[in-house]
Parts: sequence; structure tokens; C-alpha cells
Amino acid sequence: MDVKTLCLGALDLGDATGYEIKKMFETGIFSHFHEASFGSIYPALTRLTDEGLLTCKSQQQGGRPDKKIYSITAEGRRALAQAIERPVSGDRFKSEFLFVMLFADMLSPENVTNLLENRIRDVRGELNELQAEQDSCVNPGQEFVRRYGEAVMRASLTFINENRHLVENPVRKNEVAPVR
Amino acid sequence: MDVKTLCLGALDLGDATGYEIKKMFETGIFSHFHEASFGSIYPALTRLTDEGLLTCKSQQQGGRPDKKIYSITAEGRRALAQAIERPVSGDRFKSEFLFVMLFADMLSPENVTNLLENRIRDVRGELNELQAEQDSCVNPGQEFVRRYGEAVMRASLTFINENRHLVENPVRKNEVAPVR
DNA sequence: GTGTGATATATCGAACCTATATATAGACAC
DNA sequence: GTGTCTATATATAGGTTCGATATATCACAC
Repeated sequence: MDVKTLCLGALDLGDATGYEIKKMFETGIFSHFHEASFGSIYPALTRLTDEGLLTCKSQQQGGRPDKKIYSITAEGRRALAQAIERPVSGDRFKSEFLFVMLFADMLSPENVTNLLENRIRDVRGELNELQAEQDSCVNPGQEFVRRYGEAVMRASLTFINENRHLVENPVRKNEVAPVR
Repeated sequence: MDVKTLCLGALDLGDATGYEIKKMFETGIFSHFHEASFGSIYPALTRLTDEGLLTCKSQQQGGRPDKKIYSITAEGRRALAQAIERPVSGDRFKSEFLFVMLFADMLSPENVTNLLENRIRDVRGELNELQAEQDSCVNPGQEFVRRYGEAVMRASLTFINENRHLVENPVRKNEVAPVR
């Protein structure tokens, strides 16, 4: 899904600045299942405005860059509706954690434990954020997506806690048990 | 994690052609948690070879392009070991399905059901692939990663089946129940 | 005072993806 | 027979996005 569509979606939820849209993808409602960078958001907003799918109002701010507030037009809403009716393509998922875990036997036990502990901390953080958003879901779709994220994060957490022994102190292939 | 490191990791598992490496990311062991395209794999292989981290043997093939078989060098192994010791960055996840589900109330009930059914089919497919790989995991790290994927896919499937009612026939915000 | 984080806009160069090209073969449908 | 798709292989151009950075100001901590 291209960034233009993502921005249309964000603005369907309400007027916003480019910075606020980025925030939505960074720590807000979209952050659990999509990404978009300043480098792609601003050019997309400009293009969408040129195409008549958005309008933009400049607001002066004391001591700060002027604020450009973007709004979706009726035409923009139609474009969004068309975009979400198209067949979706598959999830895109890249995890350095899982890639590195494939080579866990190349790491020291301390490294593996650190990896797992950091992972647990990250997943807990994500779960807490999702839970904190419980009262801000304004339609059933949002609630469904929030809970979906919760279910997946919970499963991750449970899995790691129950299976970390597989990689934390495995019998190394060519390793002899330490003599004590 | 850049594609150079991904290729080093792939070749640590055994010699391979560029095409075979792509296959590992498309349908093989890496496909559940990373991606890499031909457009990035081939330039990366060339760079790694120039840097002495890989060697390359050309093999003629009747009726086909010559096969270039890449092998990791000792230096390449060291570079891989260093790369996996670095702190990992967070998962990258983009889901058009979840983005669209946020706007489920803009879709017809048929569309929503199609979306969910397609999602269930996809997740089942992924789960089947992961299960089929059970006998090809050669170290505990690989088994951990495979099971992690299984756990997450199972949770997704369970969640959808138990919660689809939230979005399949929600009471629409501005909708009056049909008169029967 | 300096450094960091926040609110805002914007963009450049690097990295990667998509689509395509080339080549051959086999399977299948019309 | 022709066209399409899949498979095995290599390669790359143009498009998209990201990461880093720039600019500006303020608030806060040390």
C-alpha cells in the first residue's frame, strides 16, 4: 500500500499536519502494522494536494515552522474507498531478532539471553501501548485491529517465556559439557 | 539488516546461486521473517565477492544461463559473526489487511467477509509451510524460529475465528436496522 | 551554557523493490 | 500451433521509500 493511500487513510480520521501523520505511524494507531517516513510522507502530501485529493491550510506559529494542516476532499475520500476495495497484498515482515536467532549457536549464552530479554521488553512495551489504546477506538474495525495486535503480542510473549530454554542453553553440536 | 548480511547468513547454511538465495527468502527458511528481491540480492552478491567475503564459481549449464555458485569465505564468516552480535533493530511490519480493516465500515459486508476468508486461507497456508519444515531444522535456533512463527500464526487464526463477528455484521454507526 | 527532546517543514543520497530483459524447457489450455 | 504459466538462471533500470540531515524555536535537565 503506497504512502499516498496511507496518508488518505490518516486524514480520513481527521485533519492533520505532516508531522502529526508521521506520529500516527510512529506511536499512534497505525504504528502496529504500518510504517512511513518523513521522506515519503511529505512528497506524498504534496502530490495528493496537487491531484485535488487533499487541501492544505497554512497556519503561522510563533517560534516554530508554519503549520500546514491537510484535509481530505470528497474526491480524496472516493480515492480511499477505491483503494481499500482492491485486493490486499500479503503482509511484509522483517525481523532482525528472528534472523539472528537462526544463528543463535554462533552467539555466546549472554548474547542470547540479552536478545531474548530485550525482545520480551519490546513485546511487553507494544502490548502495553495496545492496551492503553482501548478507550480510543472509535469504530469496530479499529477495535478488531487493536485486539488482533494484542493477541499476536501475547502469543509472542508466551512463546518466548515457554521456549527460551531451546536456545539459551542448548547442547552445542561440537561442544563438550564443562567440567565442574 | 542489510541484504549483504542476509546473503552471508544464507551462504553460511551452504553454497548457493543468487536464484537459490532468492528462493530461500521466498519460500524457504527465511521467508517467514525477512524479504529480499533479485534487485538487491545480485548487487549485494557482487559487492560481497569484490570485498572478499564470498567466492564465486561459474558452472555452465546446457540450455540455461550459466550458474554462479557462491561460497562464504572465512572472512565472510567473521563478518557475519560480527553482524549478528550487533544490537538488533525492531521488527518491520506492514499489513495491508490490518490497514484496510481499520476502515471496515467503509466496505460492504461481502468485502469484509472476503477479506477475512482470504486472510484465514493465507494464515493457514503459512502455518502449513511452517509445520512442513519441522524435519528440516538442523539446529535449535532454527527450531525456535519455526515454532515462533507457528505460535504467531496460530494466534492469528484463533483470533480471527473468534472475533470476526466484531467486523462482519457490526451495527453501523449511522445505520438503521433493516425493517423485516 | 550545552545537550536532548519536542514540534514543524523539507530534501538528498542510499537502499531496496518492481518490472523487465535474456535464455531454455515443460506443462497445460484453447 | 499459440499463448500462458512455471521453473531455473543471470542481470538491471527506474520508481519508491528510508535514514539522515537541515532549519528554527522552545522547554527542561545538568
